[in-house]
Amino acid sequence: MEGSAPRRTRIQQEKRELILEAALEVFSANGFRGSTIDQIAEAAGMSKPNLLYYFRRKEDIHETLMQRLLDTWLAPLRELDDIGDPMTELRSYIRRKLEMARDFPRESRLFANEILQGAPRIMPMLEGELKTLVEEKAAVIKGWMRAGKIARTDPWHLIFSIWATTQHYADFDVQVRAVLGPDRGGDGRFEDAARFLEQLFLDGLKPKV
Amino acid sequence: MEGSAPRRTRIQQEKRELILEAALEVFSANGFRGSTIDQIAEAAGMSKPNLLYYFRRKEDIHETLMQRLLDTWLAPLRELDDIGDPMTELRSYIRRKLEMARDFPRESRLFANEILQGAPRIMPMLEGELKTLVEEKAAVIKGWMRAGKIARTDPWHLIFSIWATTQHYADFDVQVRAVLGPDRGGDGRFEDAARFLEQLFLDGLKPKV
DNA sequence: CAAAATTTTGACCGGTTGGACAAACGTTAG
DNA sequence: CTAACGTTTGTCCAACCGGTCAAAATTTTG
Repeated sequence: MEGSAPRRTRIQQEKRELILEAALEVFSANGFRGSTIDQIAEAAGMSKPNLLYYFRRKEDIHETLMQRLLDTWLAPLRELDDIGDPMTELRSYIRRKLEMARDFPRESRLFANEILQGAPRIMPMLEGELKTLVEEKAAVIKGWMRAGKIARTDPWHLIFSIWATTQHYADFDVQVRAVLGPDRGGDGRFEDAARFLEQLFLDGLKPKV
Repeated sequence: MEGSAPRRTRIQQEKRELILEAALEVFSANGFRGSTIDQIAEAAGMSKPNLLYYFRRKEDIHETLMQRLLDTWLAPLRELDDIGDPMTELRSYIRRKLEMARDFPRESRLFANEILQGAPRIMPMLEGELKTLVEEKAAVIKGWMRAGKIARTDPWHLIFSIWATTQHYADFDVQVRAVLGPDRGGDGRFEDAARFLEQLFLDGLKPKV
């Protein structure tokens, strides 16, 4: 009975949340090796030994954070459904992904950091759960192509391109803002991006005749 | 006289190259803070004090690497020219960027690491040189739009989308290969990507009537 | 060859980091 | 109140890390 989930007091639940929030901030900005327990502890407003009372090892924090992330991270793709107009479905998938880049940039950067370092801690998940999910959705997209609802292309690379273009606004945010400058790079940049991406994925760049 | 470029012996030139090559390997895989001088020294086949004879500080290696990177990194965009057919120009820019992701993935990851950490060491260059270059090219693209050669959109976000989609194949390579699997993820994946991106940027996804 | 200059090495140092631990402190239930 | 349990803190440690230094080994030059 009650095998996996350890019983927790009220304080433990609260403090663990506090630590995870602080760790997300620190890890996403400095990477795993670039972050110290002291930094996380300070950001969480407690001493290092106190933090280590709630998470025995630095890796445990990162692992917990990563597990939580993955669920919410794939939610938009999971929602991509066969019901409804294909073009509308894709458009709203892009919009959802872009909203995640806007609202959860730290999560995006945490994920990017992990992949950049070769995904040492989540490789099984990529080859298992993620691969399966993408295969499933690629099949749906192929169906749309066969039905003549969208142009024929490679569904896998289509998904990659949506990931790349949307996550770019979280992962490369510093560069985006630097290049756009103070005026163009304000809060409106996400709406500009949404408009551009919609047009790109719909009509491409060829001029209308 | 002879102000900036220090005179170097044959051995110094060779060994410095060796170190930079090793450092590119290590830094791009682990980030700056995640890499140790010992790792780089071992990868370069020498002892740590010996390495420090050629580069006095760890940061010097990273800085030298970064300076070299930036020149080659922006070369494809610099080549984007007003002469020739606009659609062809864009297509070959995309192709060149994708070839760089294929042939220089470590350079791409080094850059991505730097931006992810908030670009602490190259911020001035982003706000200066890069911003100016992009503004210049955005003006060229705007000209094409005014002339009706390509569809009207935001030139800045167009450039971002090209960067994002192409660099994705270097920075997220592990994920790409994991999702595509052994068969689809072989050497042919870059040609598949090239075909897909060409179609995306030309025609988008709307079905042809 | 021999002196001068360059390159390589081993030993060492101070600061940081992840983590252990016992003692002190606070809370809660009988 | 008090015993039991949960929480917090100060102290400490061993490993690691960036970097120094003097001496030894090697290469270059006259």
